[in-house]
Amino acid sequence: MAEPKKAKGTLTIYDVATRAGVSIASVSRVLNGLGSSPETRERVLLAVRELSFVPDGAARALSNGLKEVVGVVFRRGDEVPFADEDESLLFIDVINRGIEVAAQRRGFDVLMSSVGVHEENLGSRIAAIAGKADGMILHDRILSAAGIARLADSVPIVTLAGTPTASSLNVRCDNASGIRALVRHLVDDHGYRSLAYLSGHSDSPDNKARARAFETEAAAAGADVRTGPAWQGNYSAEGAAQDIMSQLDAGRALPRAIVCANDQTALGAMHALARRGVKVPGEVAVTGFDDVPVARHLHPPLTTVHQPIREMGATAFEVLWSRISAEGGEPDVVLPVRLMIRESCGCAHRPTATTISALPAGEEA
Amino acid sequence: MAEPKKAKGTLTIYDVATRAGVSIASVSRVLNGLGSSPETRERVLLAVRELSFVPDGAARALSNGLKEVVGVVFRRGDEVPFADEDESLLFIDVINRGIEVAAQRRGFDVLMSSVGVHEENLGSRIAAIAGKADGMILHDRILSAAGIARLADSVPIVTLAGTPTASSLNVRCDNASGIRALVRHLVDDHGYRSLAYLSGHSDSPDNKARARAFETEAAAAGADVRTGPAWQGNYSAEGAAQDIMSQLDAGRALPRAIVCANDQTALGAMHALARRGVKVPGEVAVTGFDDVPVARHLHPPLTTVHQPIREMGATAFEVLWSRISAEGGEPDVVLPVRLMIRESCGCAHRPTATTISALPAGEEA
DNA sequence: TACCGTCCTGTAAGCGCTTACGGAAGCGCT
DNA sequence: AGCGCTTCCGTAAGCGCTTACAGGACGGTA
Repeated sequence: MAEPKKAKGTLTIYDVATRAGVSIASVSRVLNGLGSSPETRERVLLAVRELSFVPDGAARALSNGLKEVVGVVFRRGDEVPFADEDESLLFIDVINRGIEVAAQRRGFDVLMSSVGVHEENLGSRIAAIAGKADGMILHDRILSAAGIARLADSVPIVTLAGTPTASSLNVRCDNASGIRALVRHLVDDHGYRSLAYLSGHSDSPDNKARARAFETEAAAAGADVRTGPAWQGNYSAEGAAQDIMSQLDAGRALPRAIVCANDQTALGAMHALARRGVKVPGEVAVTGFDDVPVARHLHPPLTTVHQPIREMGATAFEVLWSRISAEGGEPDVVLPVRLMIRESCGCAHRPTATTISALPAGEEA
Repeated sequence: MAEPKKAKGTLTIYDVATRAGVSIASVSRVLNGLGSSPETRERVLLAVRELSFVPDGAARALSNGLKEVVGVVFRRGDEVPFADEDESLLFIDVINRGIEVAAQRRGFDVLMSSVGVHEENLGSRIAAIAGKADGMILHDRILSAAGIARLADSVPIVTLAGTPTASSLNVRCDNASGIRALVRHLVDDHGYRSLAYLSGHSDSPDNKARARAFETEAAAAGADVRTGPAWQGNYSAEGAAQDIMSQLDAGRALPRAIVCANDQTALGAMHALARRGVKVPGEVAVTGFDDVPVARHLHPPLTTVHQPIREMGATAFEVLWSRISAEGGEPDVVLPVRLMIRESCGCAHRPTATTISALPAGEEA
């Protein structure tokens, strides 16, 4: 009767050592590619293969102080359970994939965790993840500055599209340049005199930066700027559509051009305008921000600002990694954006891209 | 001069114990909600808060044999670097989100890892993940049966849309019922006499099951079935479009209805047909499988088989969890599907859904 | 032959936690 | 007062690895 090694017994390095007739230290050395004679090496590898041994990550991590895991936290779209899912997955997921690919290159794996908008015990959820990781990447609007500060003395933190703090790093794109180029194009090239910024979440740093740049630049260009609560959106197509609808219903005149906080917003705005028979860009021009893949397939194709989404994720990881491995890490990486002139601004069919800023990007994906 | 506790020193349970004036055992007990006097409890929690202590996951895992991490491996679309990304993200990501939500309910986190199509050292990559997790969920076409068997004696495994093995569990949807209902609808309700199945990857168990069910049911219904290499697709819109194009170019007559392996394929087929001026469903009916969100927005809206995508993910986790925590776990969970009759089959505008099978689903998301 | 340097190996300590075990303290009872 | 019971606590072992350290084998040199 072949007796099972140790019943439910998990295979350990001791089993491998016994089978190979060497000490556990030798097994460990072989597994980690440190010095060992070819002879020993062979015997260990054979034993590992025969037993199909997989070293325990927790024990490794405990022993050498590196889990090779990075936690990523992002917001789950609780608000919209099923609708629109096609699009809403996009932006965050592309970033996440960028993170993942970069992490793999360093032998790290990624602990993905989404949180609901009003999660009951956000703090402990995130702390639990932090305990399982060597560092964290936090998407937009996950934790307050205070929350970040608290977490930061447990693990290194990189925020995405946030603001760097004394204890955390940040990666974002060059919102100001993008908006400036856009406004200049609308005012200088097209001669539009009245503009509005249809905003995103008011607590989003990206949105704030875009709004500020918009106001500054539009004022500098001498354009008439429409503002007020009517232009408060929330990054969603839904919200934007409702905004536009209610303004139209109220009989208010629209500006000549609407600069939307992101592509989703632009999409919603264009839908609403189309539904009401307002011609885009003939009567009202509309622009986006992000350049998600669908942007170019809209009718008319959306003029927008291209963000290197995948690279943002990859860069976030690289920055975090350099902090983890060497206490280094650029505190505030700004990635360049590109104005994508298509047709929703009023331009004729003319596929082109203009590079606006070229600050040093952390790494290319 | 305020001396820093221990320089780079990570905070441990000892620091908390010292600060609270209790033993580490008491700290541990409080942290895990075991018996302790209110007095002790308060002091410990206070110390934890003051130090913003986060227990080390690796040490916990090592000590109590549970990492509370599940690994998920899926295929990255290397083939299509940027195109089409909007859609291709969809299916897998929805499943993953289902997994994640279910995992959170049990205090687990998810280690997400994508692999390239021809990854150099797939085995070791996956082994590394296995070492960091309590169990693994593998998407379609990740590992061979042998690979699964080898991995399975390290950690419990659940495959998605695969086949259960002696050592692994599986979650899939009821392909056969879905295809049967579809074929019956096309033949019985519409009276189509010639059908073809535009297949997916030939090594996908889902595809094989669908193909088999299609042939069986179509034969049983006495329909004329077109087969051959011309009908070999690969789940992508691209592939499907090319298939159709080349058949048309070769002057071959199309069947009255094309049953596509998935919605993507149907989408590609419909595009190609439209491009060639073939009317859908007037001349050729087209159906899909999956019911991704865009399906209902196609022109004409796509008749397809609805899979509970999110639930598949959630169920996969639940099955895995019951294996991890109790050696239980249903070996082959089959989730019910629903025929979604829309218009691409030839039906008039008539929004309706028919439940086909109602096998026990693991859990609702 | 004696000695030193190099290379490989095994022994054992320790990573930060959980938990079995036994002791101490408090209670109610005889 | 003495007993047993319960409740809480601290001590220490151990989870599966990595790695500092020291010992052994070997080869080359004086």
